[in-house]
Amino acid sequence: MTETSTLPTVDRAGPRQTRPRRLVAELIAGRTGHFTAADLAADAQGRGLPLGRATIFRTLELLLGGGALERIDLPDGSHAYVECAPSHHHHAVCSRCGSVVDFDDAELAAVVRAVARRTGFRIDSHRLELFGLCPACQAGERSAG
Amino acid sequence: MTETSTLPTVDRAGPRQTRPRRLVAELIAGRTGHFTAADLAADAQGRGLPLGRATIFRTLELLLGGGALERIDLPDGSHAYVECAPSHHHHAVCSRCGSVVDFDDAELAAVVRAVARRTGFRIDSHRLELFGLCPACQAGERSAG
DNA sequence: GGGCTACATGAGACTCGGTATCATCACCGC
DNA sequence: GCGGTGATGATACCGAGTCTCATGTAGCCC
Repeated sequence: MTETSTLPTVDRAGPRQTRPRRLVAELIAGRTGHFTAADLAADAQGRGLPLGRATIFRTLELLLGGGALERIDLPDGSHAYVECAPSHHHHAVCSRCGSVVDFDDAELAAVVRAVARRTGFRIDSHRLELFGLCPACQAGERSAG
Repeated sequence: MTETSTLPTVDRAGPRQTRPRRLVAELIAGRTGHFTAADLAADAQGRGLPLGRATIFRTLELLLGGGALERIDLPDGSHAYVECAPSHHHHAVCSRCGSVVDFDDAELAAVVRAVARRTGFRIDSHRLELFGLCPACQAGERSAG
């Protein structure tokens, strides 16, 4: 390994503030509901922004790691990303417009405990996702027939 | 469309019983815990069985449709398949040995109702997956230190 | 049992989300 | 402003899954 004991400028700060990262953050802020990396790439191309695919994936990973973003699994098995608070919570996803709302899992904890007791499993993590129609899309459905 | 009103031999029965499909069923039966399509392909190749990749995917899809199999999303975002009963239920997945146990969602229904009330969403479907250690792997962890 | 036909197969090309590589660029602490 | 290090992006690559199409075969009818 031959490692020097005095690291010159390593570990001085968090991730760098770069133009591409700001662009990705802007694109995400300009979206509503969930989105994929491909969506962001298309947005960037549509707006003529110079943004590599790899950079988009890396920035998404960074945001995932920081908790500002979460990955959700849609019913069809594909992945999408949503902006959210860094605390532990779950998502309800509108299957029509893609909007997402967070909710906490106070009641869910009881379910998890019950399952753990019944199965003998030691539950370390869990994932709950709800799919349906948001209030706006329900209203649209009613008025549209 | 030019469709003939008398379909000659269509719709006479369910899916055919073929050798490749029996092979896939055998491979699945010979597994414990969750598995991927690639696992089955490797099994088949290892046992010198002639089985196309496309056929494996098609047979998995068939079994998914029939409810004999379910797809789960692992914490790392990858997909796997598990054998299970066709009734609605959820899975607890051992993150060490991959074994899976089913549990029903009697208590979960209350959680879903509460979220629907609070968010205004009309919840049509949901997914809950628990990850942790099965009893056997907990015992192994304790005895191994 | 034989023939027939629609369904199933499998090789391989393709798509798509995501990762690895690597030469070049630019942030930012000094 | 300099310098070093982390970031970028073009591109190749990977793995899961789908599509195509010529060929094979299950299984119904006789």
